Amino acid sequence: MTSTSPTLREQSERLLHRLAESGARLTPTRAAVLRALTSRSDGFTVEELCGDVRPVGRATVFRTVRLLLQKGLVCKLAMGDATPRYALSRSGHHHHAVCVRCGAVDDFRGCDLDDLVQRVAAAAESEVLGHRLEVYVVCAQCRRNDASGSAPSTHHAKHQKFRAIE
Amino acid sequence: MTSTSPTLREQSERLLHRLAESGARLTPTRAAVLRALTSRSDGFTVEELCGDVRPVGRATVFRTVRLLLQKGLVCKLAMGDATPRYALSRSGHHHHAVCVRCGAVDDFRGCDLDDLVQRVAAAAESEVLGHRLEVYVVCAQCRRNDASGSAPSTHHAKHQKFRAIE
DNA sequence: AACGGAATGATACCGAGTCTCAGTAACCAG
DNA sequence: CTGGTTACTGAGACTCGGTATCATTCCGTT
Ligand SMILES: [Mn+2]
Ligand SMILES: [Mn+2]
Ligand SMILES: [Zn+2]
Ligand SMILES: [Zn+2]
Repeated sequence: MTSTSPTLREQSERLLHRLAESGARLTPTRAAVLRALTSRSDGFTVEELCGDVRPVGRATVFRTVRLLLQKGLVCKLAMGDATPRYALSRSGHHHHAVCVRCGAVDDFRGCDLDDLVQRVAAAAESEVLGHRLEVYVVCAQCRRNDASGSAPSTHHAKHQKFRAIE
Repeated sequence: MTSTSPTLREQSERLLHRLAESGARLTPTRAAVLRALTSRSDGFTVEELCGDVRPVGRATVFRTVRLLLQKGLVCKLAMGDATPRYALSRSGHHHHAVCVRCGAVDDFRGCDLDDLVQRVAAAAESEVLGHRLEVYVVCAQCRRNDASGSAPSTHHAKHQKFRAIE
């Protein structure tokens, strides 16, 4: 009912605490980055984040994102050739569907992928260390925009914002 | 039986022709790059290629690889954070298992992945444009090297050449 | 309050990849 | 073979995402 969604604030608080628990210091700068982060939960580049937390130095934003990545609190999306994007990490092993128009990220899991991966590895007598699956899509929202033929509002993207597909 | 393996020469010839057919000009430089390419079929960075074809300019090597990529003659491997690697493309849709020790690339295909991908997309009402799956492994060869011990440098600290896994 | 290590930010730097532009060389008429 | 059109080449400047340096600040503990 209030202006800003309380869940966002809560979410960044939680992340902040998880950082603190893991030995990192609890600074205003990090709080700011985390707040910006959570309000952009749909996927973002570091450069975009920099814009959101303006007085904070670029290097620091990069460092913070790296830290969050190491702690497993954000996911990195390879995005083919385009600049990498990041998204808040739901916990556990999962994969991503990324909209190449607007950058929205959708997590998914619970796939038979591990079986497949193991079969492949067995065939080659190699040991699996990990795998990565990314699905490139046009999201429901962007499809609707396409269909209605009108100019997208806050939803940028004329056509194909990210060159995620080779 | 001559000195150089005939298959490699044949292979680069074939690629050269496929380029010509698609309207590209047939130049000594490209022939050189393709020869280097085929003798490195296990995966390579552009920089490595540059070393192999030394008098050829760096920009040209990049351009050539880009061209081959567009024509679908080579595959690009994202490799997480490490610099992207390329490999000769077997035709058709497939995925890659990459050894994080030596960079060897193993193609595979014929997976139920498309079903999975479609299911995911349907759930989100989005349209699938494509997907990418990469499996990171220690290949059979590298495992043997590990096992045969006599590790001169004593580290079981598994020395990972590529930071492909986050 | 004081200390020590961690965090910050300005800036220099790095490395992959692209662009520019002038010169060169395939290819295709004629 | 010859000449013209156009693609290709290469040196080098440039872009841009990301990191290293280092002096300064400041968190957290004692
Ligand atoms: Mn995620
Ligand atoms: Mn391939
Ligand atoms: Zn979208
Ligand atoms: Zn290997």
